[in-house]
Order: sequence, then structure tokens, then C-alpha cells
Amino acid sequence: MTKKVKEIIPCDDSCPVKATLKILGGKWTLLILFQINDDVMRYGELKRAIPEISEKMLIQELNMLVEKKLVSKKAYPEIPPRVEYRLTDLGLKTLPIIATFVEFGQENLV
Amino acid sequence: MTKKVKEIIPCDDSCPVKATLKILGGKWTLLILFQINDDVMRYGELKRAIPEISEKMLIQELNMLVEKKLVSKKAYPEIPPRVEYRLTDLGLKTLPIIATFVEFGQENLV
DNA sequence: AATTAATCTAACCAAAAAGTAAGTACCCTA
DNA sequence: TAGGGTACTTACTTTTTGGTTAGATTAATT
Repeated sequence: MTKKVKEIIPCDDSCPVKATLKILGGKWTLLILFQINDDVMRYGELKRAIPEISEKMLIQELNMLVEKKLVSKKAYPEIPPRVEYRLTDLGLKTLPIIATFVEFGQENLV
Repeated sequence: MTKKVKEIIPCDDSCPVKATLKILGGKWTLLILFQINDDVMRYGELKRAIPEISEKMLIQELNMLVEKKLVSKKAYPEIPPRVEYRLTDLGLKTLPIIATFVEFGQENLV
């Protein structure tokens, strides 16, 4: 009779949960994606949709999301300026994640 | 012809995404739940499964998860000590969330 | 001529989260 | 009697994150 040894596979950098967390793990990230959803949102609209976020964080997160190619940005050369954000194809793929967040929250928390 | 006004519903404390984020938003939380999964895990096993986490953070997160009723803890009065963690019914409900993280990571990142 | 509007930037500081390192407890084995 | 195993705990420091304030832009409105 051999001693049973539980095999532990240490999670490394290829852990998909970790990889996803790296992009979506911020305090505001999922909330912003959730608000944009499959719509077009202006900067000011997002600000009103997430009132507690500071302008700095909103811009910072949006820039990050554009850089990571989850969000595309279109600025119109107008005065006053108009900038529209929407999800890219990659960004749209986060919507199922957000849907599970919504469901868990609705059924168990709020 | 009336000016089109986009209706913005500001997300308040009842936003399900925010509520879920409040519990699952930590740097290590989802990773720990992912490792426990539908299994029984000892403290030391979790430590080996997530090598980069510090003991302090692991304990802190586990305590938080027990307090939030996502994880149950069973300590055996033995020397050396043995403590087992497993997901509660509520904790098991986070597995679909984690599954979407895994899928997104596998298909788009790793 | 001053004000307003919308989007963004930069500098600075505060708070929160996470990391580090050491120590505690207890019995067993060598 | 020294060291090892397991699960924590504490005090301290660093890093990350977030908040505040001020300012740039420039055409149209007051």
C-alpha cells in the first residue's frame, strides 16, 4: 500500500485565470466594459454612468483598455471635443465574463 | 424633432458587477477559488499550488472567504495541524465565473 | 472680454493593498 | 537536545492604486 500523494500542479504564468486577471483585474475595468457593453459611449457618458470614478482613473483605465485592444477610441475634431469608445471584437468577448458577474451578484449579493 | 438624449443610468451600490467585484476583486481571490475548485485543499497544498502568494495573503484571503461564506474550513486537532478548505454551496456558484476567465485566457491571451 | 463646454494631462499627496521577515505553537523523530 | 513539519500571527516596509487640484484646448455663447 503506497502513501497517497496529492498531485499539486503549481500555477505558473500560463495559468489562464492569472492571465485574464492581469487585464481585467483592476478595480474599475470590468465596470467600464460593462457600461460600454455593445454600445457606443462618450467619455462624459461613462463618467455619469460611473459617478464614483475620478476622471483620472477613468482616462487611465480607458487608455489601458485601448492599449490592450479591448476598446477602440474615436475622437472627432470638434470643439468641444467628442470622443467615442466602443468594445473591439476582443472586448466583446469579455461580455460573457461580465454576464456571470451580473448573475452571481443578482442572485447572491444585491 | 426633439434632441436625442441618451439615457444614462448611473450605477449605484446595487450594481451587481460592483457587488461581485467587492468580494471577488482581490488580486488572489479568484485564483484561490480556482485552485480549491470542487476539491478539498489543505493550506499547504494551496501554498504549493500558488507559489507566488505570501503566507500572509493566503491566510488573509482564506479568512475573508470563510467570513463571506464562500469557503468552509475544517481544522483537525492534530499535531502537526491539518486544516482543510473547500467551497461552500455559495462558493461553488463562483465556478462558472472562473470558467469564463479560463476560457477567455486560453483563447485570447496565453 | 469672460464664461462655458468636453476631454484630457500633469503634479503632488494620501490611502489601501500587498510583500517581507521573523516569530509562535506543538509534538514527533533522530 | 536539536531539527522538522504544519498552520498560522505580527510588525514593518514597499508598492500599487486612487484622489485632488490645476491647467490646456478653442469655438461658440453671453
